[in-house]
Amino acid sequence: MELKQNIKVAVDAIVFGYTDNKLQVLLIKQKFGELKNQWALVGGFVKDNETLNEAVNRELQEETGIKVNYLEQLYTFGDNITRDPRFRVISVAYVALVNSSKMVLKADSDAADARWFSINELPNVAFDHKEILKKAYNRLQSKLTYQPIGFDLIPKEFLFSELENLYCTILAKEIDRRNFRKKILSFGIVEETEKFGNKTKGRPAKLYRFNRLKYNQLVKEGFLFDINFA
Amino acid sequence: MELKQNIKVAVDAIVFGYTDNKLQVLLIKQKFGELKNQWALVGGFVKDNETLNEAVNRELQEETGIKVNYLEQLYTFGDNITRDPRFRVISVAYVALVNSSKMVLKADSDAADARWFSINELPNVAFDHKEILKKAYNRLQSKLTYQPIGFDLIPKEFLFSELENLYCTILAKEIDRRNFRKKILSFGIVEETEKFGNKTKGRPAKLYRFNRLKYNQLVKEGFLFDINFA
DNA sequence: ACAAAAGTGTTAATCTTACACCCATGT
DNA sequence: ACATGGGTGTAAGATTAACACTTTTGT
Repeated sequence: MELKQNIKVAVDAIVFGYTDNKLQVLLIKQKFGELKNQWALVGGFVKDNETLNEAVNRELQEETGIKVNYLEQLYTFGDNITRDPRFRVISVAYVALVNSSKMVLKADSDAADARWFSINELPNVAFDHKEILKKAYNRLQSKLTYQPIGFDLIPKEFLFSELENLYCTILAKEIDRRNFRKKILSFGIVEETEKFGNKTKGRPAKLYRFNRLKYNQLVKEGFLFDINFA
Repeated sequence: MELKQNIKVAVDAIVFGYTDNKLQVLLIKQKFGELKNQWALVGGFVKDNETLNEAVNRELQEETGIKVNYLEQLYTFGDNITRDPRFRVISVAYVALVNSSKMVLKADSDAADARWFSINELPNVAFDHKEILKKAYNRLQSKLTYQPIGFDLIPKEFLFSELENLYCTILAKEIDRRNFRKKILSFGIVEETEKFGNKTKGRPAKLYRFNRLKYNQLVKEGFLFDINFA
């Protein structure tokens, strides 16, 4: 079979972080090409001999140098034939979660600049990246309720209030503090440590830890993580 | 930017049907090439000037002539570089649902043969299609519980017992008949018709209809479809 | 009259929601 | 002593789960 096909394959990553009680997205400023100086998602073309996964990880490494806690394929954008003005490109988009609190972004790299933007204060972005971002945010919101991915956005040891805030912020709703704690603890996958967070105000708060092993074990026994409040 | 990339983009469709209380999958027998006579998913290469969606619909038309009720992108398979022995291909897979009960498959077409297979009695399939089928089945199972897609697998007017059986079969569990009916009816999206099904045995059963308009309206008001039994 | 599938209600148990006061620390 | 955020329990309401007999038809 002779096959003349001229479609290029790219990957893009929507990298979410969580800092100062805000959901953040990592964008880079294009260094080259027609779209120079526009903000865009981390991404690039897939090499002939690398998997899609390898491609995203490579781009993440090259453009930002960050280490992600979670990576999941989101969707493949290929219904807008002219989404890239240069030639036909389909993009396989991935959602990545990182603990951004202490993350240092590489200053020098393939990208001219890399910055965190609050999800509510996004700049104009290149291509169809606005649409991709929207889809990614929706996915994050829904997945948060049935998979323990919130833990991938905060430090290994965290305050209950941080976790609670994360849920309130990302799901954009109020959650009763007592009910939230009760439910999370009832799962038995979050455990108290001996340490305390260094708050400046109020009663010192214990640090907690997500026990992923326990979670995986419970999942095998049929456990379903589910956080959903009115 | 010079871009030498030699990756081909294909689409594949996992077409589900439901007949005789069994979940079925449509496979075609390859007519050409190295993989001649192997069973495989409906699919093919994307043309330069068609969207991914158009590509799947075209392939469905060309290879089977069926009309689908539901089509949804599933996942893009591109982590196995040698999934196609000929050259590097990434495949964007779609799940399609059809009402197969009265469907006539085209005999002549691009495919040598097209047949329904029960999900539990699948033949060997080409490429990584076994993996794709598994993922599709998982998606179908989970989506069935939170989207009203079961209706896309049965006739417009159906018996409650058919719907119930569909859920039991696809989710592979027993569901209490009374509780099931109660819950579905409580949503107010399924309505009784005046007609009766033509059963040969037992008390005649009323036909019901899914009111999609009502459903869409309720969704706007925040309604969440959810069927989940112990 | 009997076989076969349709249709139907109630109760106990569980889960969810709503809600307010005391505690431990720093200033 | 006060301001700040942390920590905790209970009761009412809603939802889910379990369960069996009657109805309508064809044979």
